[in-house]
Amino acid sequence: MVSERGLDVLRVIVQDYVASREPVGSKSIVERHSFGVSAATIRNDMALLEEEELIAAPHTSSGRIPTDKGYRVFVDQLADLRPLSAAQRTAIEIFLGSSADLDQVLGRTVRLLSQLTHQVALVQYPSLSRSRIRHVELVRLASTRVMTVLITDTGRVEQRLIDVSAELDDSFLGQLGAKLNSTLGGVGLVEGAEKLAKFPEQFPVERASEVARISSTLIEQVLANRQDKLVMAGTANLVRTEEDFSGSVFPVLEAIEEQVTLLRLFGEMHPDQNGFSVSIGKENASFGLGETSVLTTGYSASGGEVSRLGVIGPTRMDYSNNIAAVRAVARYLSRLLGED
Amino acid sequence: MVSERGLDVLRVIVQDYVASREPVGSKSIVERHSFGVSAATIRNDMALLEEEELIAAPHTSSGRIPTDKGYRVFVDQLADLRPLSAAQRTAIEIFLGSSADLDQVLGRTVRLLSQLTHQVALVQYPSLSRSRIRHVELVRLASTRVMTVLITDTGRVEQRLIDVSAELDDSFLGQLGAKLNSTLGGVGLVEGAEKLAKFPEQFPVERASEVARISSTLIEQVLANRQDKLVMAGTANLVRTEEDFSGSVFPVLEAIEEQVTLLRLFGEMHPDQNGFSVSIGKENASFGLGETSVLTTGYSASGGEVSRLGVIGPTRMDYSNNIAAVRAVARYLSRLLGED
DNA sequence: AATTGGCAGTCTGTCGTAGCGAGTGCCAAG
DNA sequence: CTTGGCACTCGCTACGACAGACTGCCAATT
Repeated sequence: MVSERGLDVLRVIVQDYVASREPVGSKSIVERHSFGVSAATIRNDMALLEEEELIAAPHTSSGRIPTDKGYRVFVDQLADLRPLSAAQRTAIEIFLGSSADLDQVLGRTVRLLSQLTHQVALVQYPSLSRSRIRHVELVRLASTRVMTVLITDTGRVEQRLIDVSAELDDSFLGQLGAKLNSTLGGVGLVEGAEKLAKFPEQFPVERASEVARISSTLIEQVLANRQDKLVMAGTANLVRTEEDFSGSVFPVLEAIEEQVTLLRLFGEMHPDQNGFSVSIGKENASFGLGETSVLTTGYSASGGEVSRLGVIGPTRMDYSNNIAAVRAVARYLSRLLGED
Repeated sequence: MVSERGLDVLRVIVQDYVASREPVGSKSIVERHSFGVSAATIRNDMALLEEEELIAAPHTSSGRIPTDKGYRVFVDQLADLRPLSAAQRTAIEIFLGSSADLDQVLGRTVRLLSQLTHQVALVQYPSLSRSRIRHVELVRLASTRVMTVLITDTGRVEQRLIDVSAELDDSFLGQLGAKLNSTLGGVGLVEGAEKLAKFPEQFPVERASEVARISSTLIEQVLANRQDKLVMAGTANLVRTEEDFSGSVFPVLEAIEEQVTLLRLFGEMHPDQNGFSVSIGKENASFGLGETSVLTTGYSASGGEVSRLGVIGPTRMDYSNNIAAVRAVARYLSRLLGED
């Protein structure tokens, strides 16, 4: 069994290795930390830790580095979540302070998070499942091309381009738009979709196909519970930490650029009771991200919808700081998007 | 003066160097290409090219590589713009074929472009300067938080969050919204801004401050000639071509992630009569991109507005292929966004 | 005047070897 | 349970030598 001191040793191994990127040996531990015992004693503890697969030696005779399992124990039991520094807090205030476009707010948020953590930051767009339809607009772009815009009371705006077979004149579109709005205004999304399905019946048969085309697009827009968009920032940080990856960073970056992958990853996270989740190393292997750790937490936009934000970086990262930053930014973003 | 054959030599040097990333020597030139002369003759030509600073030797006794100036001459005079392969053409059709959200169209476009060129691809959002106001919507998100949505007839949707000091009830917002729409519908952007400026006067004095807040936000939205957003894809390609950069790719990636930089860069391009522009190496030095080349061209969304798209990558890139791809994608996107 | 073959000189990249330093594992003693 | 000592293993670096590639120049040739 690993002793109390053994866990302390694990902690300093994680901390020192994260700081220096060098395997840490028994001697440097007793030098840098006051354990009050000799290097040989630490060596015995390290032997136990190695048996438990919490640390490993990259080469027969070198210092030890934490394994994925070691990081896991560190995160679950040993990391002291020191709060953010005053400077970091004011950075959050300043960066997210002023009001703006939703796109802008999320854009700033993700850049801020990447700067606070020096990792790749991700923010998922708020979902709109529980919101209500506010307004529908049909915009004719060309003779047979129409854009539909859907606005919900949670502030989500969704637009889509469609081609209609026949030409549509503005006056007909205007009528259709007015009718759509009177039918759908204030209606919930699911109910709205039902009403849309019956919509074409109300029109003369020669118009039915165009109306059907438009309403089916709107149904898509309404039902597409679009948590499927996310913004990213700080991919440069991945290059900075290149040495932490055994091969090239290339496949890692490729996986991260594939939004579908990330959304699946977000979906398969197992948040604790605070909505926070940490996924370490091989736990992400199926996503091609076996050498990275992912820290995410939920945030709530107005309406109580929960989306996620977080960071992704090499397993060798500063968990204490990054967890604190992710939490703080999520808290602030929730407040800003008016969860009230 | 550089002879005719000298320019041919320059061409094969560029081509071979781009293909192999290795300095190319006189011997390998006569081996791989049928010049009908001996290596010594090629050497004489190379000496001239070196005098003109079109090529340079990385080390005293190694083959030559093209200089920025050499690439410039190559692009301007020597590159044969072979059209895209059939496979590439069908890729464009398939990828951009189906109709969708503007965000989605641009997202796909940028990913497509990055796949065709194996470089970082950029697409600037269409501007809305010449368009007309289609619809304005005010959405109350919380008691004192309002979102304004502006829709133009070119299909651009712009949203913004604002805090108003006093509480606003829905009925008042509804009135205000109706009035805004009747005043602004169909009006051009500049004119719209003028009308908005006079708007607060029409309301009772106790409402004036909130109305002023809202209308000034709308003015911002209307006038912000927002070509200031762009999407990017394929940053992983930068890592793949890491060896082409003298130092780390890190600063390059950092510069590319800074959208402001790129927008300035786009702004300072000098397009030829076809709207195309190539900027090579040191020509971009002021943006921190002195080791990259930028290929861009304009594309037009409905309404004749011109925005830009292009790729950015190491100076050692396949100009012929990439120029063709950028052109083809721009042409296709213009068609798709209904420039008609 | 342009081209060619030959030759000396220069530089890079690689390979093998040796030596250094860090660190472990084990053991016997405290 | 802890400690100091000791032999052993490995990775890293420096060094030197060598092979390979290429240029630059010159004198001869067409």
